[in-house]
Amino acid sequence: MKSSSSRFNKCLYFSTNALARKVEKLAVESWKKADLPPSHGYLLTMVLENPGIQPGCIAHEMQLTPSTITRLIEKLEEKKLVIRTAEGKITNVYATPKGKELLPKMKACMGEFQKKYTEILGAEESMRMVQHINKLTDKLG
Amino acid sequence: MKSSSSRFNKCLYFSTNALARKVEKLAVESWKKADLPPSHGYLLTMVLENPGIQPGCIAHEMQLTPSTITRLIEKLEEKKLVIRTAEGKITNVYATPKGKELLPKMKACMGEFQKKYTEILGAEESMRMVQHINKLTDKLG
DNA sequence: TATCGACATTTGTATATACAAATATATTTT
DNA sequence: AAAATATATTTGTATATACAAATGTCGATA
Repeated sequence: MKSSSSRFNKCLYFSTNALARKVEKLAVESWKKADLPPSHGYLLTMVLENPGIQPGCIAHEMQLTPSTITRLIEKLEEKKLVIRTAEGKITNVYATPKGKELLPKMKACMGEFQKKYTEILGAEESMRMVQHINKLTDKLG
Repeated sequence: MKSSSSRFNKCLYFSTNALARKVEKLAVESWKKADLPPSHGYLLTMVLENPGIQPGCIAHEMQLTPSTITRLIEKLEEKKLVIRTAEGKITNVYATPKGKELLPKMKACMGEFQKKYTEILGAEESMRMVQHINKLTDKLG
C-alpha cells in the first residue's frame, strides 16, 4: 500500500530524493497563485527584504551555488521583477515596482505552503522533522 | 557555524532540498568509479536483475515518472549499456554484455555510498531517518 | 467491424541545479 | 607599479526531473 515500497526504499538516495520531489510539488502548487516557481518566489522575497543584496549573499542564504543564483535572477529579470546593477566586481539586485507589488501575494503563498504541509504532517512533527533534516544536512556538510 | 543557518532554515522546502542535494553529491561521488551518475547506475542494476523489465515498471520502482525513465534509458542506450525492444505497446529493456560487465563495479559503488553515509550519520541514525523520511513521503502522497 | 477508451511510451518544453572554465575586478606581494 | 592572488559573477554544458501533449497499440462495446 505504501508508495515507498520499492526495492530501493531503504536507500537514503531514493528516500531523500522522493521526499524532496513531493515537497517541491506541494510548493509549486502553493506558489501558483503568485505565478512563480518556489525558488523564484523565495529569491524575490529575499531581494525585497534586502534591496541591493548581492548574488553571492543570496547563494549563501539559499544554500545554492552562485551559478544557480545567476540563472534564477535571469528569469526574474526577464519577467521584469528585478534588475541588476553592476559596479566593478559586485552586482546588486533590486526589485522593480512590479516585483514589489507581488510581495503580499508571495507572503500568502509561503503561508499557504506552510499551512498545507503542517496540516498533512502535523505542526510538531513537521518542525521536528525540519530540525532533524537540518542536522543531517550539516553532518553531510 | 551551521551551514543551515539561513533565514529559510525553518522551511521544509529548503530543508528537504538541501538534504537531497547533499545526498546526491555524495552519491555522485560514490558512483564515479563506475563512471555513471547514480540514477543511471540504479536503473541499470535494476535492468540487470530483471531482464526485459518495462519502463513503466521501472518508473514505479524508482518512484519517477515514465518520461524520466525514457530519458534515462536513452542515455544508457547511447552508452551501449542497455537495449530496448518494442513489441506492440510494450517495451522491454535488456542489458548489453557491456552493461552486464558493469555489475560488480556498480555493486561496489552502491556499497561505498551506503558505507559513506552510514559512517557520517551512524548506522542506527541513518536507518531510522530513512524510515522516517519514507513515512513523510507517504503522507504527502 | 468500426469506434472509442484505456494503457504504455515517447517527445516537446520547462524548472532546478551543479561544476568547471571564463571573465572581470580587487587586493596583496614583491 | 607589475605580477600574482583572491573575489564575484557569468557562461557553457551537464544531470535530474516533471507535465502535458503526441503517438501508437490493445481491448471492449455498440
